[in-house]
Amino acid sequence: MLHLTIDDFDLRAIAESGQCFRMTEAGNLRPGFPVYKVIASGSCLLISGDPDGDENSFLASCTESEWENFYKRYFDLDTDYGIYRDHADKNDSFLQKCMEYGRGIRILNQEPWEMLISFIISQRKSVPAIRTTVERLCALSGKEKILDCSEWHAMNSELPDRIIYYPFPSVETLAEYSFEDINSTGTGYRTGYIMEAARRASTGELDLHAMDKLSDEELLSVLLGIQGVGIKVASCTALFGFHRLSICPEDVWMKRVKEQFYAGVWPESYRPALGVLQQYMFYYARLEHEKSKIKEI
DNA sequence: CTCCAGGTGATGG
DNA sequence: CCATCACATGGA
Repeated sequence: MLHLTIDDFDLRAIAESGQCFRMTEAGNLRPGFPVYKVIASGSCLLISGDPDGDENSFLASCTESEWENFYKRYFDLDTDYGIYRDHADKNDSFLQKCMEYGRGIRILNQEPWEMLISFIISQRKSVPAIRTTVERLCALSGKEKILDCSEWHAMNSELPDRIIYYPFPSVETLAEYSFEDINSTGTGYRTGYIMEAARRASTGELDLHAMDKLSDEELLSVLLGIQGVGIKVASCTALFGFHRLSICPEDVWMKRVKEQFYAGVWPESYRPALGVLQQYMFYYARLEHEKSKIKEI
């Protein structure tokens, strides 16, 4: 069990801000202290707030070297989000409120390949349905891995003592699957898009690793050349898979916010930080929407 | 059973 | 260039 002190870090805000599909609650350590299961880059992590510490205290299931060598970068902890928040106008009360609500959000450093396929799947699907399909796609390989979490189980018997998980399929693995294999995971009409993307990536025609060097504009342009990838999926892949923090995915929620609060145009000064600012606004907009749904009932 | 989901591509004006 | 429509499923 690793004890950590991290500022400006909120697990719920990260998990619920629509950037990842494999970070979910696995139970509670104590009431009000949810434990999150994070599956990324072939490994699985349990992490939660520390009930015996302050708001910046966390517990994690990995070793210190795993944290230093991988998770610190994965959670983007070397980035000072205060610098991004400073782009916001002090008089922009809407955005200020969003940033207060979403304080602790980080844009995760996720793998480009996983982001591309996950967001192709995401179109016209609800978040729970996306999660189900992504998990099934991962389980296709049958190559299960196990995380021993007996230490967590000992602290609260409601928590599992071990977790079975499946890494996200590599380009090669996905390229070898049949139409029926992929289609059986619930990909629907996107099955062909996924197969074609995997085929192109496996032949090297599409080199995701090399795309790291491209400018934002060039990157979006290459992504848009993939069947089933429009501006929204391309933007999500660029922001969440290539960490392009100035790119803003415009979905129905952001369009509503942009029309309602910014007369249809983002302020020019927000531009360099728009990917981050958008994340705060998306989280807040979704949260308010969920609240209003509860009121209706 | 019905409705809708962090959209995209094809088609017709 | 803009408006409209079909699209396969799972979740609520």
